[in-house]
Amino acid sequence: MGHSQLEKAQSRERILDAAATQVREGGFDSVSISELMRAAQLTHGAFYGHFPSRADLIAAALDRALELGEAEYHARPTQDGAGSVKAIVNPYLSPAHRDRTGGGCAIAALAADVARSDDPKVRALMSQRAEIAFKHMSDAFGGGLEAENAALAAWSTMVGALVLSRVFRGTAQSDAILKQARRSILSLERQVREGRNADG
Amino acid sequence: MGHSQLEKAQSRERILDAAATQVREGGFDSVSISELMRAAQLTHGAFYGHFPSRADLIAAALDRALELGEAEYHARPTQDGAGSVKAIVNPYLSPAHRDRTGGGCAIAALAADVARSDDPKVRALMSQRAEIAFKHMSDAFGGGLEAENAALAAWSTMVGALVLSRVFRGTAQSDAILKQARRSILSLERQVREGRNADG
DNA sequence: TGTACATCAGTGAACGCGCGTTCACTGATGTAC
DNA sequence: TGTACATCAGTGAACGCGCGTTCACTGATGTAC
Repeated sequence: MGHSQLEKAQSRERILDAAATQVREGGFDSVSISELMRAAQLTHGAFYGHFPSRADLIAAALDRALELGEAEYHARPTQDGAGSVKAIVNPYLSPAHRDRTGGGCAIAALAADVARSDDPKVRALMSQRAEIAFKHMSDAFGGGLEAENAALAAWSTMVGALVLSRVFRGTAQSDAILKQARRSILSLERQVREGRNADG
Repeated sequence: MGHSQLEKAQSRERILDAAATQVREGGFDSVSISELMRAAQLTHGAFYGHFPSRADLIAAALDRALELGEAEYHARPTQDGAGSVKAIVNPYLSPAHRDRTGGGCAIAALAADVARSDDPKVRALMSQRAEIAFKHMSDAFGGGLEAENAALAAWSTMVGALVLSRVFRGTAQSDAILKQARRSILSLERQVREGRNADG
């Protein structure tokens, strides 16, 4: 075994990435240090060379999962912002995303787990990332107070639809939930745009 | 200890009600048989006189939780259906409901747990109860295809908003999420009504 | 009414198991000379 | 270039603990006569 700082950092990355996937697939309670270390091609004893405790790992894994989900699903920047609500909502509320819980948005996958967590660090991590996600959506809605308001409703719809579609996974209702949620958010966008035009 | 069938049935009810609360507050994994039996004023050994296994208890507790949540939050029947979307949505998306996870809607509290469960019975239980909830909402929207579609979107918004508001619990953003979700659903109702008037 | 027996909900000790965590040790690599 | 030593990421046995589950037993109640 080498002992370069690089190799140790790479081990830590493998642990974190495995944990970020596991946590989204099965929730916080599903993470077992033995299984995790096996997934990272290490033995369980090495864990404490990388993290002080399971609770610290969970917080770090949540942060990594939120980061990965954000990069893939929360923002679709365009030059002028036109059409960008659709550009965020369509991939987010897609069967592909529904079927990729472990690689998908951590807000949808873990909001209930975080809501019931008594670790304030965990709650703060998701709150902060969610605020950034709300901001992306608010920008896609064109900015301003009504865009901020619409972003909160749109995010509620996105999270609820993804979770419900996973409950109904394998049935026609699952696709219908995604479709109607998309439609509802695009209709909300139309209203925000019309409201802005009426005002300006 | 008496051994009347009534007393045994009452014990079972105490176990189930305690489990229905615990499951909504902490998720499936949070249920410990020892703690549960203590809450039901019994010792842990008596558990297997009431349920064949922990998995069976979980399914029964989910069903009970869904039933209790439905009675309290899913339907607000009125004579003519007028205003009943508001009558469902306002209590559902209230700070009181947000702060009562253990006594609230089990769909919102447990959708993520059910989505990741590999017990087909658990998935079927929530799917069936959710369909009933969708039907209540569809009726409140006035019935018909567009009402059914709107009900799916409204339920997505309701579940997502409740879960997100619990993540932000204790902050102003938490109330704002509930408020904007309510507003969005009532706006959706307006559109469904206008669409119907345009058609008829 | 009083005694003997049957029933059975509940008790509590015990089980094997997997968990998170600790720690003495290994052995490959880097450094000193 | 070759040898001796220091470093330290990773190994794997061991720990105490709480879990779900089992089971021989208790003791209050109901029934028979």
